[in-house]
Amino acid sequence: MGRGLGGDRSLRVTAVSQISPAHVKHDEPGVVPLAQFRTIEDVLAGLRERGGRSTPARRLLLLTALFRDRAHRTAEDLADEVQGQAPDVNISTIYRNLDELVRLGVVDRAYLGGGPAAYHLASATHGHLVCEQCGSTTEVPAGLFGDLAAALASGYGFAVDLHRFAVTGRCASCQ
Amino acid sequence: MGRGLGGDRSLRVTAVSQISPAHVKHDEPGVVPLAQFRTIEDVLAGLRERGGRSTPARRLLLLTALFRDRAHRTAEDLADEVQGQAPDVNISTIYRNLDELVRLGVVDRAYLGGGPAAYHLASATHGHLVCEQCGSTTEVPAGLFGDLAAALASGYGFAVDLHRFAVTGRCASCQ
DNA sequence: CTCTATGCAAATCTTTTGCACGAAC
DNA sequence: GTTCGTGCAAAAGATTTGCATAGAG
Repeated sequence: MGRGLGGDRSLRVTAVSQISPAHVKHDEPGVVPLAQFRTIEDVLAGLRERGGRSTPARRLLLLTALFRDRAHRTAEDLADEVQGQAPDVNISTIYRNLDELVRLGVVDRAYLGGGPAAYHLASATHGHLVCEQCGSTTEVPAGLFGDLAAALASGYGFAVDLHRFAVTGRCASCQ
Repeated sequence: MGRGLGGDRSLRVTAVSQISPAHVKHDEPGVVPLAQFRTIEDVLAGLRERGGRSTPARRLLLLTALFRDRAHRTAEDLADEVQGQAPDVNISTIYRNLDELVRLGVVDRAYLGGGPAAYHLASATHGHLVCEQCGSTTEVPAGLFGDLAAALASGYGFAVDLHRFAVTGRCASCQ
């Protein structure tokens, strides 16, 4: 869908990587014990068990882009990074691999509101706050969502998945 | 951006209107006292104060589509409804008006995760739960988010806007 | 050798925009 | 008579898909 060039959209997209370092630390022991994949070899092994194969594009995506840090990146960001080392890796390959990695639980995809999806290594330890004015994204510890998750679980049988959504609102500097 | 025809996407989109009636009621007195616009005339008056005008397309969008019920609809759904009465109202007009109404606080836009945005009358009284498996959407009272909102406000100076995001996870029937 | 992954190009869908014209105030 | 709203067509961005081929096991 053409999330066109809309002014605030571009803003928001750009801002996906503007994660305020202050709260990026993970102080809580995530509710969901994911992160069964600690190393790149783990991931590739997981792929192989599924009948998948270990290709240069995959190694690059994992090594260069995803495992480098915990930043949130769009598919395009990741493509740029990978293409820095292998110029002819196509973005469709990036998308296909990201889908697979999300399915495997290695990577989380978050829809931060209108813009492109943000991908990052699954770490099960934070939620996202997105400012609807300046577009900045802040990571906060998962523990903050514990009560809400419990309430939704008992009241509605709903199991919250912290990684796949963002809390929208207005950040401190924009109020 | 072409959120292509991806299988689960279509699912998700379709499901935007599958709101389980059970929890759609508003039992909590929303935190943010919006809903200053109760009638269509109120809205049109608000528009006029801003130097805006009252056009057939606007009246139809408000009357036929938005004010009919509190369901969540995509821009396309709304266009279809309006076009049922006025076949040549263009979807770009729908988008432009929705933008304006969102700006005015009459309508809320929620990004339910990858698919098209969902619009509904601002009522400041519920949050959204979206199942990542079946795509169903459930409305829950705003009160459930009170503690989280308070924590984010005091801890990060972040003012949560309940209407513009959805909590993702797995619904009762899909666990 | 078989089956998966990739590149490329094209399609898809959602949303935005430019422009000329018609309508509201 | 201005200024705003609209229709139409086209652009744009994000993501997906079909197909032929290269590459992993």
